[in-house]
Amino acid sequence: MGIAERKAREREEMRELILDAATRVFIEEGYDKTSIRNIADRIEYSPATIYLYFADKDALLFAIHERGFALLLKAFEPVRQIANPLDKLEELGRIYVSWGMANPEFYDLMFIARAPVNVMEAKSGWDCGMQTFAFLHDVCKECLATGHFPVSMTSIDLAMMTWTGVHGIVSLFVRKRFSGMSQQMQHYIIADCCPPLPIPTDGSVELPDISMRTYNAFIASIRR
Amino acid sequence: MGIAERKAREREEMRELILDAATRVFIEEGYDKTSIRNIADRIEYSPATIYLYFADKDALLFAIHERGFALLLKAFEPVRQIANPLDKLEELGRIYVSWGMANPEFYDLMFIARAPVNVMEAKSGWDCGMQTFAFLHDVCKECLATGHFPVSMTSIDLAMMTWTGVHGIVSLFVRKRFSGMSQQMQHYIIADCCPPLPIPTDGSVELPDISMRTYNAFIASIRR
DNA sequence: TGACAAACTGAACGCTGTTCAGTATGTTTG
DNA sequence: CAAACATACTGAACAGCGTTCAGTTTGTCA
Repeated sequence: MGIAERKAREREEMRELILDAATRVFIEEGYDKTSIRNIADRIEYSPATIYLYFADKDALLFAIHERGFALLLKAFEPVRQIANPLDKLEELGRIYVSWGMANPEFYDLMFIARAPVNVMEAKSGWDCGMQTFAFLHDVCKECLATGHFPVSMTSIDLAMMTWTGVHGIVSLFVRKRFSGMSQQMQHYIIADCCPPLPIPTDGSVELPDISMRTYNAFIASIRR
Repeated sequence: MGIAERKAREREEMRELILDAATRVFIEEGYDKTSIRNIADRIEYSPATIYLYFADKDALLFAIHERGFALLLKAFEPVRQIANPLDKLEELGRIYVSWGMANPEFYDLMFIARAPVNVMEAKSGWDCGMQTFAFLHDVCKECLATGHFPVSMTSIDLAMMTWTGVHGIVSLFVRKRFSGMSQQMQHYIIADCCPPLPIPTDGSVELPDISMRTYNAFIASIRR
């Protein structure tokens, strides 16, 4: 029955075609512009066709969000080469923050947006999220094994603390809670902060990125 | 000119009426159901009327989000009574997390949603956000004065680290990235975590809240 | 009393996600 | 080969959304 196989293959290709177009729209035009009609236009199909391959828009966004996790996990790979567990953890967090800030649309969908949650709850759980957490958790277990942390701390505690820490940094950045501040920061805060943030004498140079500075402080408090 | 004053007062009352209704809709029915038409129905006015008092929906949501900050700041008040700076910081963070989890809709609007950012960028900056940050920052300055932290750390660093830390906890909770996990946690993580989270022998009792557990670990690493 | 301003609304525009009857195409069966 | 069937696809519609605007009503002032 070669025909049935071809049909199945064509069906899968069509799904990929839609998903590719959807991902491109999502990355290039952002969440708001990612509409079924917009995606359908790109592939020159009717909007109704998309519903033959995805249950609804949430399912489509969930599929995009899974692609994001695949990319993030790939970005994590280099840390496997690091021997020292604490260095491993530090680098893992650094990659997480960098990746999130470099891929704000993906990050948003994966860890902030409401849309994928409906699918998570309905059917499949959150395999990709758990898999990523497991990566972090394994590193945390290695860290605990070094005896650097108090015995009362579990690997889950350390993993959760790290995840929430880096997520706090990225999510406030992605949802622009820093940009509103940085304009006013000098008047409200830095003016009476002693010592102030190191402001380069050459005004044209950017301040060291506040997100990475915060991450450094976070890691320092863990390693202390 | 008493008439002009009355008119101004009535105008302000109408604004409050709309804002009250909008806040109620937002809290009771959630973000998705908060539509101009829905709000207009509640106060028995035409949808168009709302646009005589608010520039657009974002401006309305921004006004609601300002109310949220007033509530949060009020919740912070008790920490003023605490003498020890580090205790102060710990309690401030605990209140932040508790408040956020108890008021997820408000928290979402204040620190996650995209809507208020457009208004922030357009006109007013983010006064309420900065004021709240200043509260935290003042506590952090007191903490640094105790000499408990390395001299390389500024009060901004500590404040940012604390804010991003607690925000990470609340925002992952609010956007349901824990609930998807907790179902699977036992299979993927806890099963091979040694020692596991303390699971009460009485199955009916909830696990100690993972968010607060994470916050405790966070604070412990700061105080260490 | 007439002129003016302010408050308010119904209806519309263009957008959204989603559904469904209807068509067209390709495969299978008698 | 022709008829029956399954699959793929679409146009049109529905109900909802934020927003605008001409037009009406109401209240104030000269």
